[in-house]
Amino acid sequence: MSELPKNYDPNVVEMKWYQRWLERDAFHADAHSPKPAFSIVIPPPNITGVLTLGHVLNNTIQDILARRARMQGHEVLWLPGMDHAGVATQTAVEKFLLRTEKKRRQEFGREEFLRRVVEWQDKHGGIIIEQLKRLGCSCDWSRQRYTFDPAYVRAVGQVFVDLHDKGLIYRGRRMINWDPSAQTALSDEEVIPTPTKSTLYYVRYELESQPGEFLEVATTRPETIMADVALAVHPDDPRYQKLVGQKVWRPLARETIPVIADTAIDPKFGTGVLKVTPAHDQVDFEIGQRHQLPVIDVLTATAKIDCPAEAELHGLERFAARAKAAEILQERNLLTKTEPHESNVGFSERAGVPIEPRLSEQWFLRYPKTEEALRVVREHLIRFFPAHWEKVYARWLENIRDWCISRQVWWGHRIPAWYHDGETRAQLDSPGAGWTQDADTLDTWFSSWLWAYETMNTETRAKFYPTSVLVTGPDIIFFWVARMIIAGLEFRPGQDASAEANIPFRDVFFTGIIRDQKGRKMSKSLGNSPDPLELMAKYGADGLRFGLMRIAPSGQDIRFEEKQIEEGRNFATKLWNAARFRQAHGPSRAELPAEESLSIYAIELLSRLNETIVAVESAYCEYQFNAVAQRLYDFVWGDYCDWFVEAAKTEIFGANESAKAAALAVMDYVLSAVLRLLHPLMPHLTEELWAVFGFGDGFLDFTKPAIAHEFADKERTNAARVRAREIYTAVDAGRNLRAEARVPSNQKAKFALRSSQPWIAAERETLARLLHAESFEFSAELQPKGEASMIATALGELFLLTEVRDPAAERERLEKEIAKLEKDLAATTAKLASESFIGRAPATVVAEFRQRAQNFATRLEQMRSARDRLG
RNA sequence: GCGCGCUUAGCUCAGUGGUAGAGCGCUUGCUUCACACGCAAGAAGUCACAGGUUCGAACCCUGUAGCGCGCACCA
Repeated sequence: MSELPKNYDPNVVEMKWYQRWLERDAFHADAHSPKPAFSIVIPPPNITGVLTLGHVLNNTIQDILARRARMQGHEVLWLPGMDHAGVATQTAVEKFLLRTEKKRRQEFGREEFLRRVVEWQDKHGGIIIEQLKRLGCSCDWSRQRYTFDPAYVRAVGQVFVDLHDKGLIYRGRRMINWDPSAQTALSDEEVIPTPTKSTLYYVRYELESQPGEFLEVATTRPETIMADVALAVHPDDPRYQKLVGQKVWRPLARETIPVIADTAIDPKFGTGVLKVTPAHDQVDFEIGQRHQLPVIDVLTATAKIDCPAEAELHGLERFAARAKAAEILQERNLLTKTEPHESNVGFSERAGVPIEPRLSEQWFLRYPKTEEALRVVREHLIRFFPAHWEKVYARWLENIRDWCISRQVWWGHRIPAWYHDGETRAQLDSPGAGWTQDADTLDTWFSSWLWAYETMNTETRAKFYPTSVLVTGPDIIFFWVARMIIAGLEFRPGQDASAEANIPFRDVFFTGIIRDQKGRKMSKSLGNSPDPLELMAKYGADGLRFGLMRIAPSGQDIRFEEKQIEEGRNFATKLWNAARFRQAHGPSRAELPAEESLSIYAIELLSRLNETIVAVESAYCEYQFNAVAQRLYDFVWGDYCDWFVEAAKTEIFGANESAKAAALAVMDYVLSAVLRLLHPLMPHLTEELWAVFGFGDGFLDFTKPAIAHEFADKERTNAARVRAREIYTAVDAGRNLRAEARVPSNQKAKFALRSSQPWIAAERETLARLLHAESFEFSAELQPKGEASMIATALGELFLLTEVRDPAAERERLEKEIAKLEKDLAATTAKLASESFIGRAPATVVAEFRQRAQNFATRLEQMRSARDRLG
């Protein structure tokens, strides 16, 4: 056994063990193993991604689950991989090329640009995989997948073809969300409604039949007036009823347009008159359809005005055009007023620019299996943690709309649709000469939704699908979770046709979202996201993991403070030092000694360990990782280090060899349990200590978990526990006396205990040690000489004997204590006197209160007599 | 507008019917034979507010307010 250095160096230890795990292929999943299966597919990070705290949280949880499952005897597959992330990657590489070569993607051309993206990907991509290894993730790296693996690409294409053949995928000219920056269509989910300050312009439209009379319209978008094809009012609006059917002059690109009536108009908004611009607004488009109105498009793909009829606006960028349009209207005396206005504007999730509703030819998916998808969650074939996400999920599915799946970006899965002479075919390979393939690619999520099973082959699928649990952020519940469920149910990759066999996962754990101290989301642009690698360098991967787990309440967002990671590091050091202390006292054997030779402190410790094991177990079942971490922290730091080890020093430094051996054996037994319990959270440190102590052969991942110890003699155990706790509370009381009497910590004090309980005699030495006492008198008829402060304990009356006493201060202290006891006693007595309580409360509760009253009374009497002795 | 969540010590948060808890911070005392990334003690709370249920409510129910999130609307 090598001696542990005084300072724990996580960096060296963590690298060493990760290397060994890899060398021994410890994370490899065997599809033919007879063990029960446990599987997780990683939420694939973007190929351009670098590790964020969100990833750390997410992947630490997955690693904990994977390692715990291995310990429990499961064959574990944790399948890693990456996502090509269409728009995100294309944008990142475009920026890179613009910076390095000053060229845009259009200047390269499609083929050359894609070659450059691959080049970039091979050089800079996948950094995050190495970072996950640094964190200690136990993924089966031999099975790493990429959404651009050839087989995966083919599978995605095949799914398109199948859904097309089923009539679920169709092509249509419809209103979509257009990102003028990335120049692509987006799905509804990729649009972030953002409250935005704008201006409401009141514009006059002159009536054709009554020159000089106007209809006033409130609009935020005067730059689209040229695309107006009608004005609309509510059919029941008395102000405008007689105008319906008349015509007005459109003030820009002057033409006459009709006034129509439609119930979609809200008479209370603005003037109650809406300008109908079917090409640039979803609602307007629908109104246009209802009234067979034409569509006039005045915006280009880059959101510039395309309207030669208004020369001053033609070619202007949309926001410049808005200001210019207002100016022109002003000049023409058609702008009555403007007022500030706030409304939600849709912003592109990726590019962060306002999206433009746009009429365009795109591919859409009519979602299949929505009913089944609702049912499997409602009936808990798939369980959500926390459960309240079920409602969010259900709401989305119940109001589901067709999914726009085509994207006008180059980096993505090419749509397998072919055109020739007005004919369209959906198939993977070209139907032949003269056929041209659709230029568009598929939404990245159209490939991600197959991730749960297309990452597996026939063998792994037979063993590991459906996966056991998915760990992800709630922000992608629609993007990914819901769609994966639909894909599983539709494509049935399972072993039979049942829903149980085809759902992609059984549990879904939604993590919280990590925020900064001000409650803001971590983001690159805000620069408020700490670098996890720096945190690991400072505090170790285990410290980071543990610190984060301890503050990550399930279902709640997480307010991040570096201090909390520091605590994780401190805890690692604490465990390290506890191990060092044990190591200093000879070789270990983690075998529990005979029950009869256990001290009361050992029995209390082992009982607390049992409770901890049970609590940790049930916390895991509910995915309460913060509770797991907190329970283990409290047990190791409080129960083990603060109380047991300090108490056991009596035996460890004592002359009784068998008592010493028993105490050390208990330490070994508990340390061995603690290492196993902590292993999923802090894999490196525990592996190191496990090896150093020689507690077992092989890696902790494959070691049986700690289980609760069954005491043979329950009565003796309970009695011992009561005694140990009475000692501990008496020590607390005695330390309080010391502090009250201002005895410095480094000074030993004289204590005395008046008690008629003879068993205490055997614990005198430990009591003295814990109280840092130079002497500890004990007898039933003890009468302290001189002045002494006293406190009533369950053991008896505990005295602190000192030379210098301040009787006034002591008296004050006693009075305070007496007052509190009187209050407590009065409250308890009153409660016991209340008939409703005695009649209605359970007998055990009543008994508890009786006992409590008794204790208060006894102590009160003791305190009063102490006060009286003071004079 | 609809839905979900949150409101507990200065800060960050646990606590789901029986006398309010932790870590950090603060105050005090300590380099005591594992650990100053530590040890010991202490101060500090109308558990957002108002009703209700109950012998008993931080906890269950109803409502209110504030904050956050999602969906819908958004001329």
